[in-house]
Amino acid sequence: MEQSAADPTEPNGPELGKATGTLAERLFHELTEAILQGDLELGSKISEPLLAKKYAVSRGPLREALHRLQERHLITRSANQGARVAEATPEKLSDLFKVRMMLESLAAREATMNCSGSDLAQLARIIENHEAQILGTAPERHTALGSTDRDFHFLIAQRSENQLLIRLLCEELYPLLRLYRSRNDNLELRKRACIEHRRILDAMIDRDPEMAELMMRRHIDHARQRRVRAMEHPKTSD
Amino acid sequence: MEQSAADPTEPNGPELGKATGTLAERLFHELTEAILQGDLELGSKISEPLLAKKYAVSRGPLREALHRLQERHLITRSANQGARVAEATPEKLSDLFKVRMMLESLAAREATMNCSGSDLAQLARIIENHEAQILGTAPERHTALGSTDRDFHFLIAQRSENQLLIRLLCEELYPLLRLYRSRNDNLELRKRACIEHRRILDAMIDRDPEMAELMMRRHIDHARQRRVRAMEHPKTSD
DNA sequence: CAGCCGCAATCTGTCAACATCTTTGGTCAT
DNA sequence: ATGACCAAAGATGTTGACAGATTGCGGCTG
Repeated sequence: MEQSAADPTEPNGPELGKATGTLAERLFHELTEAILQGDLELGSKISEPLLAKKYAVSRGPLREALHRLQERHLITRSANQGARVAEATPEKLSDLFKVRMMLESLAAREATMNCSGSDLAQLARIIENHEAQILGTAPERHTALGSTDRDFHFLIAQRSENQLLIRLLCEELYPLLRLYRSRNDNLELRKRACIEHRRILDAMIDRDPEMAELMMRRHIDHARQRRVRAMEHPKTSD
Repeated sequence: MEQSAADPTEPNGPELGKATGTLAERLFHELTEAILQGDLELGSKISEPLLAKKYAVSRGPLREALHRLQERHLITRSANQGARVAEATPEKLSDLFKVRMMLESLAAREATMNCSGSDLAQLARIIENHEAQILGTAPERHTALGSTDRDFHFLIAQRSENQLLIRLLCEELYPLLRLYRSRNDNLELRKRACIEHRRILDAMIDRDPEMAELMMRRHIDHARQRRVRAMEHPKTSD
């Protein structure tokens, strides 16, 4: 059962015959992916004629897609001056994590009472997968880098059963986060994340919404501090 | 008719008519206003040719504006099936207030350390204005209906100094709230709101961020319960 | 040689026309 | 009379061309 939601995360269909939908819609998703993937340099100017040629479409649907990207804060537009790809700054990253902390706290609290037994079991599986991945014993093909971490938060957001919250998190904040993809491969920090995930899940298993909210809040606050510090003091540790 | 909450590019600049900018931009704001004002019936289908004629523009800019409205959750679009104005349900209202509660809690906490003395004084003035308005002794011209209540939350959001948070609250959530304009004229409840506003401000004056956050959280949670109940059991109490 | 002005190339914003899809209404067959 | 099928009408999606604005370059002037 694949994710039927309007999730722009298309791993990579062999030939995703997704020729369905409108051109503007497809462009919107492709451009989103292009920006988040880094194919479009952050802060660079966007030339409509160039992009239109690149994607072999006319400027009409392209402009419609750009207007949607504007509302998603992935590009900025000035009248008669064109569009620019959003930029990534430590301040924006900190702002993003603070907002995310509040929204995911809510999601954790709501999900605590909504999760079924099998949901909790799947969350446990995700954590175990993550742990195994850290130890290098995971089936490597199934673990797209950092995807397990994403799966955990993604599933909790879904189980909040708050449509607005789901859209804000899964369609706006999570994509924005990808602008700041980090060298988060530090083993120690990933272990820490697993421990914190486990604490969140324990609270959910106890059906303790307030504890789940608090644990999620602390978890993301820790992540914020680490990520912002890492961005301000880039360690070329690789 | 000044809506200072529309464009982030002009934080507090004097009103320079929306006649500037592109047609698509102007259409976006006019359609937003039309939906929130109730000029476009909720849930009704949107005909592009009709709207284009009504606003005396071609379908190009209109479609660009519609794509932005889609991202703001003010309309829904299906491929080849057109656009419909968003609908208002008690569930959506509850979801909206829960998200708002979390975000404004954050804003209150951040603003507590950012507010200057004059900011706090202005918040106090807003509350006093609100109180006077309830007692019917306010200068009536300055008090657009319910604007004082909005001013309070608006100023706190601004002082969070979190650009993402400001955009989410002032440009997305607050407009969405207007879809559910209520007969909130009940005197008792408005007094209650003033008391809760005062408590929030007191916490901010004490420079106690966590208390301010908690008070804001409770304030909005109370409002949610009242508003959802009012929507489910429409009392024609006026 | 530096700075300003103006022109041209290019881009953004807008429009009207074309193509494709959905819907609706009518006709025909059962 | 009812249901399916077909055709016409309208709406949405897309395109290419036109108009206004911005930018960059080159020449002129102090």
